[in-house]
Amino acid sequence: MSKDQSSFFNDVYDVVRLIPEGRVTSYGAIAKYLSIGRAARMVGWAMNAAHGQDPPVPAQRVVNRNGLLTGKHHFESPYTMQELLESEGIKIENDQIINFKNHFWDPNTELTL
DNA sequence: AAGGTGACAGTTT
DNA sequence: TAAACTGCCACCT
Repeated sequence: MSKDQSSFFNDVYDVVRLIPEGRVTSYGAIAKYLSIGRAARMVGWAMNAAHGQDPPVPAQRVVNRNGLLTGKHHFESPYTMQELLESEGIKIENDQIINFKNHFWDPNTELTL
């Protein structure tokens, strides 16, 4: 990944960076916001390249629809994601966000419409 | 150029 | 009820 100016990746990063601190969202919500419909997989794929991005992308705030930290393994350390979220006031147990729905932040609802 | 991949989601068996 | 399958779309080899 050298010169990925792909609007898609950049767009995903932009949305993720808009996630307020202490909030989390799902891949599907981002996908829908990007008009890619159910291609939530692509969001995850985009996050795969989110490492080393500047400004940094709070990928820890992006989890699957179950509130499960599926991508924790992609961080520097499997515990990094959880620690970051806990640092923002989000409680996590067994890699799952507690009261996920309460912390859920939907770009379609919070940003647009 | 074609096929395979991927940090998901929704539907059906 | 839980488990399995398919659909999704862009990126990579």
